[in-house]
Amino acid sequence: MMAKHTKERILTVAAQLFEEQGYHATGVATILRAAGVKSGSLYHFFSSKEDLLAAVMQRHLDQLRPMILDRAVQDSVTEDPLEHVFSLLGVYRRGLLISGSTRGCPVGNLALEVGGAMPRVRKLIEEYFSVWVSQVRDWLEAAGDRLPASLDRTALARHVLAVAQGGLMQSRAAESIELFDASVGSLRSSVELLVARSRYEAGELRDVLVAEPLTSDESGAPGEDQFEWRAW
Amino acid sequence: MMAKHTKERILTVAAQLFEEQGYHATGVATILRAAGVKSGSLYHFFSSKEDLLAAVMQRHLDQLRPMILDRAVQDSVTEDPLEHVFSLLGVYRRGLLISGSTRGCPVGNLALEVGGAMPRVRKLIEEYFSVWVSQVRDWLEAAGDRLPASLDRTALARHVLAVAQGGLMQSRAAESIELFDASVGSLRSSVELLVARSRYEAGELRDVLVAEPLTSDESGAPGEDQFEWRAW
DNA sequence: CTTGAATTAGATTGATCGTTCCACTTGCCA
DNA sequence: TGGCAAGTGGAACGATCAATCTAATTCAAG
Repeated sequence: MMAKHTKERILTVAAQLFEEQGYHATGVATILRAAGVKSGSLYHFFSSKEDLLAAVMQRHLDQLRPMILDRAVQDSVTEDPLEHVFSLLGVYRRGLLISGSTRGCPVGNLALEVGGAMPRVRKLIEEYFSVWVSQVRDWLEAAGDRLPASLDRTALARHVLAVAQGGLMQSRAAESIELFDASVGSLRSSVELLVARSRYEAGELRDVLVAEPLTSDESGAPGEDQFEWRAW
Repeated sequence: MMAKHTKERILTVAAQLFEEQGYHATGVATILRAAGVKSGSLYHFFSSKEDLLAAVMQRHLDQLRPMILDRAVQDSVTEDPLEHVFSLLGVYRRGLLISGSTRGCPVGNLALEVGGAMPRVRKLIEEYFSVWVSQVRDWLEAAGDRLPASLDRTALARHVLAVAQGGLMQSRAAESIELFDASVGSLRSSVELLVARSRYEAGELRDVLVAEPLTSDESGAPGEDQFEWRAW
């Protein structure tokens, strides 16, 4: 009797190995050994290694909302949709921290590796990014007139994804989280400036210089790594 | 008699193949065939496939300044250092265009693929990004008080790199240049807003709403793709 | 020309690649 | 309990992998 269903165990192990080593660098034999499974089982559930990769990507897509997007909302200390955006980036930052800045976004990594080949996989990556961006856009739209009316919410959402992926890439290359923080920090400043400008437009703000932080973190005792993370 | 020195031809072909297919997906036999060379020659100049990759990365590093950074300055229609930043992004955009949105930054792609393995290669990637960011930071610093004094130039430079890499990744995943443009467009808006804020601080600007474009493109006839590229 | 090193040709290595095939066991429904 | 499909174990396949080796060739200096 197995701890988990074989298919599920193969998927979990393959996802982890693909993320750590990449797709081409991970041999089928390695997957079989790590999952404690013989090739007959693997090829019973998956027609090929590429098919396995597609299944892994589908899994990532299925888990995007419950494990990433919804979690970002839960992690937010306020219900400010703008904070949800940065809370989402915080989810990735946490993964970066616990892995020693070696783990990034598995989908982003594979996006660049498999590139044009394997159209089926590329479609899944495309949809993954699409869902990601749509959620961020919804949050931005939920911010209403706190952002300038003329602002293109979709473009900014794509911008946020770019900052996230690019920041993860830099931190992984230098094995330092500072680069991710710097990129995200600049993004936060930009958004804060947009909010200030919007308030200025509305006549609420006399002096545009006093761009206030998005979240009023008046609690004098910042929790664990919260301090470092906020210290932009 | 060979058209080019064997070593140089191997490097060129390998760089192209690594960029198109990735490192692990490119077999040595493929490189040999494409370069019209036998294995004896390759292993005379390079001790291993990994050594060849390191040489390719070194080449990218050597060509970063003359082929990318300096070229961005040449492409700029003005001497505004802030425009140089976006001209640099334009260099990558051009590569994206001529390849049908399949080619990005070769260094960025390999950065995510080889990841932690091959420390020698990782060091080169790290240095590549470091030089890149330093140049952008210098441009930002050259902008002087056109940017707010409190602005962290290094952080913003890293932010620019993140936007570039993340934008390239999205465009490659969706095989559409729109996503790159959206990310860069938001970046441009942010920088324009920073400039406006700086002018406001200096008392030059009465109304912060009239954030002017960075480049005064008063010519009514935008060149070829210049129009599309500027149409954010 | 001679000489010796630099370079190239090309067959060949053992290892590993992804995949197939078939015998076997297990679980489930009749 | 019989039967049949689902699932598993494990040997084996041809192809390709990166890398090695020696012999042949080219090249430059004396």
